[in-house]
Amino acid sequence: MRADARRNRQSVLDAAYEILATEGLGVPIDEIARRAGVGAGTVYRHFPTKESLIEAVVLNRLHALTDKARSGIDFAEFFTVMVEAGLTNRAIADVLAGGGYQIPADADAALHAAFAELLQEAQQRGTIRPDVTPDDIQALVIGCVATARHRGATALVQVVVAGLRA
Amino acid sequence: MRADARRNRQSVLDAAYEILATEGLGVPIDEIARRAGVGAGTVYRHFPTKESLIEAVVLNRLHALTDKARSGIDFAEFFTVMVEAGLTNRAIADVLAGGGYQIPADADAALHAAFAELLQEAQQRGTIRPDVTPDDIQALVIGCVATARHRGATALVQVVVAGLRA
DNA sequence: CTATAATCGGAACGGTCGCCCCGTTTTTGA
DNA sequence: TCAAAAACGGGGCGACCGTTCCGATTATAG
Repeated sequence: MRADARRNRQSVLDAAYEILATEGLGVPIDEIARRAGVGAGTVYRHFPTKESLIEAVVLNRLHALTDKARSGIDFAEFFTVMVEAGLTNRAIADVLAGGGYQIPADADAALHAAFAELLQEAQQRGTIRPDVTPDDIQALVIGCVATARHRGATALVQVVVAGLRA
Repeated sequence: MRADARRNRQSVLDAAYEILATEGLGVPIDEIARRAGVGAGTVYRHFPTKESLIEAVVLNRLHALTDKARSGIDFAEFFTVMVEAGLTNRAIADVLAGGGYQIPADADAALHAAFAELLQEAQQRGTIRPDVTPDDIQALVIGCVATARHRGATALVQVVVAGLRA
């Protein structure tokens, strides 16, 4: 791979990460290209479709979240970490909410499984009510991100966490 | 006003109400026109802009909700009514979430005020925690609609309502 | 019944966006 | 250095959508 190609590829990734985080998945490819200092054609040579670029940018964020879930963190803490991730990074919020683009099933499943493990642990310890399922939690995260976006802060997440206690 | 014009106007309103409720604000005007059995030009003669059509359709829904809030209903009950309104009617959910189109400030303010009254009442009676504001409630409604949409039901709203109790 | 004016429908316009094409530039290895 | 190969960039295509335009149609007053 030629040196300039590798350099441009990285520029596109950096620009895409930055803009997708602040603007969400709706941002035009041309804007990412402009920010990266390349033409739109260059973006499409490195990433054959907009979806593939989004995937490349979002995947390691999801992996980082999965790692965080496996780092001995508490369920309630990780819940707020997820909401903060969605609040900080609009692209994350959009993919969690299933907004148009799909993420590889395995990455989604890994995050889901890690989160489910934390939930089950907390339920066995008796700190979280036993009648909520992992899918419920995912839906609540999405809702909390929507809530937090409209208040510009995550303070209200504590209301939901309080409602989750046993 | 000519008879056919009045008839077409009503057809457009009916079709728009139906499609906007199921598809949300993103539906093209052409589709509403087709469903109403008229041309797109006819829609635009009666409603100069897409926003004005949406406004005409959504406004009386919001007024109905405001009336419901003033009908002696309980705060927690009305909270679930609002979420159900957003779940049943995508257009309502979209405007509540501020999705692109704006609603006249007075209708929004009336609903907001009625909801705030219910909240204050419940807080004085000691059933709802005193540290949440009316704006918090609106944000929580939006979040609950997002949650409910991803689970296809409003059962999880009870988690949030539980978290709201004093 | 007919003239007039209101109304109609759908083709057309302008703007946006994802994606492709291709003449031009740049890298690279011999 | 230089020629082949790789990469570049931006104009252009097709699709979608809100909105406008205008020739054809239809309701209604006299």
